[in-house]
Amino acid sequence: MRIGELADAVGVSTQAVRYYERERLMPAPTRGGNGYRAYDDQAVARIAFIRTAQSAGLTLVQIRSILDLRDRGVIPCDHVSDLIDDRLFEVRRRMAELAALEEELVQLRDRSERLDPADCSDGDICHIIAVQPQPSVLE
Amino acid sequence: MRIGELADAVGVSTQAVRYYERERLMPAPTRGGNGYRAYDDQAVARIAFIRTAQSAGLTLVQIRSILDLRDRGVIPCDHVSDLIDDRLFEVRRRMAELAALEEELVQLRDRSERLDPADCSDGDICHIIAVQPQPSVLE
DNA sequence: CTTGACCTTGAAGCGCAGTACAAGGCCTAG
DNA sequence: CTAGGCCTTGTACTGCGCTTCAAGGTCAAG
Repeated sequence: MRIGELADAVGVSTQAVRYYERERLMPAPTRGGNGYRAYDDQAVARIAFIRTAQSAGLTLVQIRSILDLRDRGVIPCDHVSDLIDDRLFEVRRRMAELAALEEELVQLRDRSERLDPADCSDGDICHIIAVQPQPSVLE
Repeated sequence: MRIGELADAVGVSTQAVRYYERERLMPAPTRGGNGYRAYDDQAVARIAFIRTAQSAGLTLVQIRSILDLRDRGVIPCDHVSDLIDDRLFEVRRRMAELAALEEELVQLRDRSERLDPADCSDGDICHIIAVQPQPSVLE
């Protein structure tokens, strides 16, 4: 299987496949006489795994750490569990941040409905967005 | 006021101030005889505004659009309202995405508790992360 | 024999909001 | 006179996951 066929089979670009190789998520493939990369079904499964892991929000670095274990013959399940837990923690932290931001935005919107633009002075720039005592450090 | 004093007053770095100038969020300041930038209290208010707007999740491009209106003598309140609405929409969309991702991760974690690592075959890479029929396109 | 679809490599660019570094000028205190 | 703490400019780098471009080689069909 050539790189284009592999890419089509998994639904990624050929550049992405080469990128995964550069980043050592994919092993250097065997080459045909013409220098073309040659892949087997394992490569399809491996890229499918990468994409699924990505859809769970894992980074390529984390995914590589899973693949590295597997390649060294270690069953990566425990490590994967840890990564999932980490990611879950991050996602929940992020959701809490966004919830706080949402509340702030709702308040700003309410404020914008209450305030009259005619009262908006030059020094304020815009009175809807008033300087907070403690600016929240989000995102 | 020199750039360092301005930066200290608002709690940003001098590089950030110069960056805002380059990005046209801050006007080119007057210069002292030595070439040093000289700022007044308006500059403090302006940077404070930028930071507050940032804490509401607005991008610098959006913030610049607000400042541009104000600088042209237009009261930017209506535009600010629109930006806040846009941002609120984006935040809510993102929260929904993250909620879906959280559910996916919880399922993966449950799965990892149910499955025995000993059953994890080489072809799978890891049986916790199984290829989905329709990989969700998140983040 | 040419066209076009595939493949190769390497380097650069994207978005975003800065940070970091280098090489130098200015100013004050000791 | 020198040390240090400011300031100036310009350039490059950060993270992340690619995409885009350039310049060329390979191969099958017509």
